Amino acid sequence: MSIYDTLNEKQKEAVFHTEGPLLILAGAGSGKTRVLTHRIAYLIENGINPWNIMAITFTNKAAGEMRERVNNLVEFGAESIWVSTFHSSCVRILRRYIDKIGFDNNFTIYDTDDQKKLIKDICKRLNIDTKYLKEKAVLAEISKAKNEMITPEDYALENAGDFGKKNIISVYKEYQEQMRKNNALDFDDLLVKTVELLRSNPEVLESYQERFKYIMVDEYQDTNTVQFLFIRLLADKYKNICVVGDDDQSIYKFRGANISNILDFEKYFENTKIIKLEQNYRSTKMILDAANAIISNNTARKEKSLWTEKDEGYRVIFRQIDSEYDEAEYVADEISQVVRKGIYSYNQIACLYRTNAQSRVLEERFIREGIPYKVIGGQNFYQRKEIKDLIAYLKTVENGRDEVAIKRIINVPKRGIGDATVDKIDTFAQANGISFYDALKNENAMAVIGRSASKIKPFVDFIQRLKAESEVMKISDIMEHIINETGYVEELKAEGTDEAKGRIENIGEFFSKIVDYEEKNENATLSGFLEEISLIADIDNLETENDYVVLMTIHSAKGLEFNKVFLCGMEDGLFPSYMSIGTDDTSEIEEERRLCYVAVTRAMDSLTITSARRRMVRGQTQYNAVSRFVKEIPRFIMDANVSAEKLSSSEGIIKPSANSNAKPIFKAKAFETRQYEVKKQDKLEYTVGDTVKHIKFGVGQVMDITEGGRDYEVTVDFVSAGTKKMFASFAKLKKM
DNA sequence: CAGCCATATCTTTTT
DNA sequence: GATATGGCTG
Repeated sequence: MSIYDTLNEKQKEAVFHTEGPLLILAGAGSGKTRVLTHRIAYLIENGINPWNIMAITFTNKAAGEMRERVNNLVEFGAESIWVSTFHSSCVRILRRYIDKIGFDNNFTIYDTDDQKKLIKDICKRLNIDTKYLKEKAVLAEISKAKNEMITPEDYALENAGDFGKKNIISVYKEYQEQMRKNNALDFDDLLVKTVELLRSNPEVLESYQERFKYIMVDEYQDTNTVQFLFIRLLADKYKNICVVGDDDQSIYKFRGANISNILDFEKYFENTKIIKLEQNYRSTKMILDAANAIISNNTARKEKSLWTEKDEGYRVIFRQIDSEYDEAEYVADEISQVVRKGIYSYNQIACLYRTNAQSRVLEERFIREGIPYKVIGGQNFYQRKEIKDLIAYLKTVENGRDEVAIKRIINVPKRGIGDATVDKIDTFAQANGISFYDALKNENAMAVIGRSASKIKPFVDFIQRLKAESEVMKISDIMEHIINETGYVEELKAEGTDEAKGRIENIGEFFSKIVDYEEKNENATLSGFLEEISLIADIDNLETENDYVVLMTIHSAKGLEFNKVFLCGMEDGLFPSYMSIGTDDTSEIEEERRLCYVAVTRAMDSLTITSARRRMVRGQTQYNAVSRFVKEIPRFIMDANVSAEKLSSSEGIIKPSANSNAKPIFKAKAFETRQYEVKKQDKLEYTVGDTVKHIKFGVGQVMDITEGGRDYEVTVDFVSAGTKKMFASFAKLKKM
């Protein structure tokens, strides 16, 4: 008996195919993590040095789990496998070699917030009105370019004729220059600079090619162009690259994920072996059927058919409820009930939704009913104001060139150094070609500033002192020093509000995280700590052994599974998002549908879908129709509180009263899906009284046929399954 | 320069 | 509804 006996034939094939390029098309719940871990174990068993194995996962959590699972399979060596995310891998490489391309190895990492601040500064300097050109839009454009490995120069050339992009061209150029000056990298840069480094330094590239003789990439469908270039460079020498993905679960196009990475894999890597994993081990038949029905509406996909040996299970429950508050109440009641009955424990249940904003109402209800829960995502702990302020101090100590960090804290807490002064220093620094921090130390600069110069001196002295201390002191001691000297917590205490109290608590938590880091790492460094917290994802903190219900977006739920899943807010306009409905571009709606597919396939044995007739969005009441995705689920595998007619037409929606100023955001036309025309057969091949055969329920007699909204509804009395009502187009009844 | 009030914009998803 | 920004005043 070997550890591989539990694998199915296809899985074994994937595990034993160790040499050369391998593409595993793994459907949802088909055991791809099992394949990856067993494959690693197999490699090690066959004499491959764990040191030579690299596995790239989507989150740090997945990386940790993979290491643990490999650890359970092999005797030793699991700890020396390189398992991490793309971003962490790149940071590790860059920390070592980035000086070769003109950065300091102690570079800092900018999050979106920092990026925005920098962009704003640049626009101000370039006299670009951010009213007309939003920072967010610029940022998105720059990110898009970087994901495609387009430099500012290339970008300028490509868009030379486009007047509308003139400003973006100059901001992008200036942005990159400023990042270099600040010795900072953003998330995209981590990838871009690594590829740049590997391309321009053959000896570095070769050392990594030799190191990573066997490479595995999980969630491959969500890689973007730079990420692909990165792994292609690494795999170029030995070509032992194994990627696992599912085009139906590609949900990160908005972040630059390039689906052609999976569709064209074979073109880049000659002699690619392709293995499809189509047996699902996770979900019941009903849930799988629902998922398959939904995803089959997409046109751009590789055809595959997931199947399961599991039981039929329960039908998918659908409830349309009046408002989001009632929805929350329903979900909370259901949870309380199943837990009370002992059917599930809290940690077997998840609530998934499209947007982070939806968590609030659920949370309020859960608190009322005493349901333990944890929200994943939304605002990250490290993005909170007070935490970012303290991090900015640490960043300033670590990398004096980080302008965004210094500007953030120069007047926090208030030191009498206002915007005007900052501007003057900025101008001086620009004119004299020195950094902002150096300008602060420059006497000539202080002469220009006049009055508030006296305020700057103590600040600079303070930072200098901290810098000196950082050479010898622990991070926690420095932090303590910062908090005491700035009076940050004192100030909050004086405020006395609940909000301030919350902030103080957060600071306390931040402090314990520092201590925690110091305890876990023997050679704890400030830069190491900063790096860790900048790459941490909220999902990494999910501890499955704790007994709480998890609330998160579907994006965050990728790769996870739960016994019972609540899919909330299934309304047209919310999910699919109104952003994807308005456009002619069907690829947007198809991405939403894939997202829905991901959501449904998270459920192992119970799935409940809810939608609200009325919902507050941005302070306005919206009246939305049931999500089109719900309508794509065959009626006979659904247990709905809404009739077929109402589901398939707009009848289920409350019309806003005449004196209400709230308007439905969609015109009636939006509900009348075109599928109505396409799907409804002109004529059925059977009629009342005929004997028909159904694929699941067997033989029966047609009792009744009624014209539903978009389809015929057929009532059949089955010999063994009893009387069932179903849609003709889904039922696929055959006349006997 | 800081504090206060009015307003605008936001929400799709994240490493 | 909540938060960030901008303008105004002391």
